[in-house]
Amino acid sequence: MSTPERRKPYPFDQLEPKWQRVWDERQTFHAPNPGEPGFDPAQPKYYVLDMFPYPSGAGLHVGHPEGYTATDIITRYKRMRGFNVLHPMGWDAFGLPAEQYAIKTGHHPAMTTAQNIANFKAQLQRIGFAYDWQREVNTTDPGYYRWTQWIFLQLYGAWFNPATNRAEPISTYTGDAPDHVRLAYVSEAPVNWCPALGTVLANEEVIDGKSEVGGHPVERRPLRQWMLRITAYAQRLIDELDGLDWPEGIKLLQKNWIGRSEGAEVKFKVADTEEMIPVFTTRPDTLYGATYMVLAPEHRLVEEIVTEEQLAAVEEYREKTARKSDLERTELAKEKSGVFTGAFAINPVNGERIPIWIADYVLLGYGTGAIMAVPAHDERDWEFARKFALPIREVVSPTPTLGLGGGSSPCEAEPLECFVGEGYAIHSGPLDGLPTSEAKAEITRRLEAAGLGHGTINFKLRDWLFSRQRYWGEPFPIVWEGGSHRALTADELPVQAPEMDDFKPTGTPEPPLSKATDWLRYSAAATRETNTMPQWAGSCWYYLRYCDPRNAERFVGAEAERYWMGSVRESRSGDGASAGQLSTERDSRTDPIRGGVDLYVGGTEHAVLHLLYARFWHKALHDLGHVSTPEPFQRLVNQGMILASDGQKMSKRWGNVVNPDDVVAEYSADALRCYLMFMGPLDQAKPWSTTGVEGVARFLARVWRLVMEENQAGEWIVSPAVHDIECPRDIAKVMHATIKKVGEDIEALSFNTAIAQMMVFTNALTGANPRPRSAIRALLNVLNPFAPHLTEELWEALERKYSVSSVQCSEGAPLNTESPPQLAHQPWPAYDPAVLIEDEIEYPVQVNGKVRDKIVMKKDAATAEIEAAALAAPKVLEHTAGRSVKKVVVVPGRLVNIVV
RNA sequence: GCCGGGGUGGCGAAAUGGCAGACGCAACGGACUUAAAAUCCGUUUUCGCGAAAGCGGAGUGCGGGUUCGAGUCCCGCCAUCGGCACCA
Repeated sequence: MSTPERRKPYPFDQLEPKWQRVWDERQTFHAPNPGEPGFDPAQPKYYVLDMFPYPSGAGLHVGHPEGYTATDIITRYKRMRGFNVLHPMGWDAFGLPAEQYAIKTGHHPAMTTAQNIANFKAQLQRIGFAYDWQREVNTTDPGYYRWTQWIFLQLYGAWFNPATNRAEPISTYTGDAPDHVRLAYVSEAPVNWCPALGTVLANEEVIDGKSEVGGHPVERRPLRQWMLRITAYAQRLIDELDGLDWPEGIKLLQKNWIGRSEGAEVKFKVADTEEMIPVFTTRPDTLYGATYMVLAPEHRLVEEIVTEEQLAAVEEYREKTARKSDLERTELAKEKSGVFTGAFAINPVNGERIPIWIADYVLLGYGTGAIMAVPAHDERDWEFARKFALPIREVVSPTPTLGLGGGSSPCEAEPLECFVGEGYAIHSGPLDGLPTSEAKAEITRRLEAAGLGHGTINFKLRDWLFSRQRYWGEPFPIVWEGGSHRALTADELPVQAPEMDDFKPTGTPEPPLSKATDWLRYSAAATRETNTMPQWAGSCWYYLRYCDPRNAERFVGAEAERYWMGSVRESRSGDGASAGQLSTERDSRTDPIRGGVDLYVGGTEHAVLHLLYARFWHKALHDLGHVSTPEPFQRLVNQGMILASDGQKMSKRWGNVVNPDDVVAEYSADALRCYLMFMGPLDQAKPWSTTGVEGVARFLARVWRLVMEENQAGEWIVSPAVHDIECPRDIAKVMHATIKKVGEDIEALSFNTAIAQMMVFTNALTGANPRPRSAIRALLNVLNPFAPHLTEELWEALERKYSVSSVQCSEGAPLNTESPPQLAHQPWPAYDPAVLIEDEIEYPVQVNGKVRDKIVMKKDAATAEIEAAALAAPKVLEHTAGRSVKKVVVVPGRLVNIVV
């Protein structure tokens, strides 16, 4: 379906490519590093980062440019404000889709990846983003991933010293098992194996028992895998969120994912043996109510304690559980299942024999893989106890009075419902009467004294499963010899994967690289590690590489890192008043600025994956002295999702995806940018509307026609209505108000209201004839970050006409000779607060909260004067007639409220 | 079940505790045009009375509260979207 070519309201199809060419040829948005030509050390830095895209075959969709436009506006604005702005873009190009597509088509992933990148880049450039393309990075480039491998070696060569609470070189470790403490280590634990994808996955990549990519079932099986010890940083990853300027919701998401819980480990002796089974509980105060114990089916002690009679049943249950995928295990979550082992444990506080069961509601991976069950005060234990008729003993009362008479005799009657809240201990010997928090502390003290337990903290966070059985990823810089692993040296990097024709998954956990027999052999005795790193590896540090992308000696040069990631405090007085003006609103924040990326914009979907992994790597690098700040991203903003016009998610399935290329072709890149920002608040989900784009396109066309008009020959010339005249007062007022508001709104990321204000200004100018050139210039200045092509073109046209020194410039003249200065290099305009002060103020006058009349008063009228005038207003008299005035509230500069 | 974000016209949305609905879309009316498109100028929360100017009432998911004054603050609900979900 071809829509008939619409007549363009202005020639954006020519001027947009023109300005994109100019920016590229003149490298307008290149940000030099310290020490490089053109670098100005007097200016403060500002680092604005986008989450770099995975260059898929489908190309850009409108969700991408939403966040990118926001950061682009900030970039252009901060430049006009005199900052050295770092605003880079790159490609997160390793990953499953590229490889799967390659397998399907038989083309090498490097080829399709290069094509996709070229396509993405062209699409981004058509929208006119002010990226410094000299800093482009690509995670699949050996010059890049060589340093990803290098960082891995730093992790491999480090351990987390609990005494100093930070990572240190493995050389400071004095124990005898260094391979058990490294930040990168090998583990044989059960992992998430996805047969359909032919790879293992991290916990974060498994959703409801299915792979995040493709939705294939995932099962547990034990495999030898590389792990990263992110759990060592669990506490710091929680604590150090505090100083970050992130949305509270995202912080909470991370905290919940890390899942800290305080409690105690309690040791139970297995009856008639010497075995001790430790359990973790957050409610040690309920120890007297433990009526049975449950082990995870995979728990190693099950085999040792199971009795002859129960052996068959236990074996059967364990096999059944092992066969179950995580998906099935979760689906059956409602119905509890389990088997008695025949063994008993001794409750350390009262010597009671309690039965030991196995059940799959207890997870091997959390705590000790064993629990004490307190059915009266835990929903899950309650359900289980009811199903298998196990005793239920109440030991916490919601009210203090009930507990006192109970003494320490066990309660005979079972409670009618499960109570999980806090209260007062009952039937709990020495704890009786204590409120829950004190009971916890008391029992923990007693257990510690008796050597039967201790207070402890558990985290839900697991170590990061870091290897994948794929071809299209970073190879590990590791070789194996005689069953043990060894790091390659830094000068052996990058380790590149061999060219292979057949890189299909083997269908077994054996990685595809194991088929490259020549490559595999490192030396006569040593062979290479054949796993590759997950896609997240490259994105864990790309923001650091941007600072110094061509450095061949280091992953990032020290000086570049200190400058761009440093903690130079940004001046917050950017409220639009010129520098000389008195600014009373200095930044009064007292919390320390910790440095890093000044603004990071991206989607919420990375709340617990990329953003957690990157923080972990950054902290490790910081501990080891490679980066200067403890956190990578000081300020984070999530853009909301762009929905289809029907309010649904955009998806190929529904055929409701909007392609930015189409919007650019039909309405212009500037219209796309402005519409994306005008739709609503940045962080909110909002539906796409084609008529909405048209409205914004109309606004831009109105701006065009403020400056340009068509002559008889059909050429666009500067409108004769534009004159070098003094601004009339009404125009001056809206001009200064616009400069103020747009500046403030950009700082606050309220782009929608900034655009609304510029529309107001434009509407005011549309009705004006003659039109003051100074007002037009101000409009172009403030609109430039939003609609850079249009404003550059109009600025140039005006400068050509009015600049005294300008030589006659013909159409075909080369761009870089005698061309007027670019708008992009103009400073942000100043506003004059004095113009905004009104001489007279119109006061609404309310009677009992309802507006009844208005009065106009001088701006410095005394309160008594205002009150008198308000009481004398005609409508007010009508509404107060026959009633006595009880009170008059005068809010100077605002309103008057009369209470009768 | 737990945690989080938002519920404001026909629609997207604005509103430091101070005139609810800025700005835009859609709709309607008018100007220009042979005509259409484009453009420009109006009207547009809703109900009642009025020919009209206007007058009066109601109104920010629901129910309470604080306040001279609440979309905004507090308490209790209701739907809705997103995240987590046997984590002991």
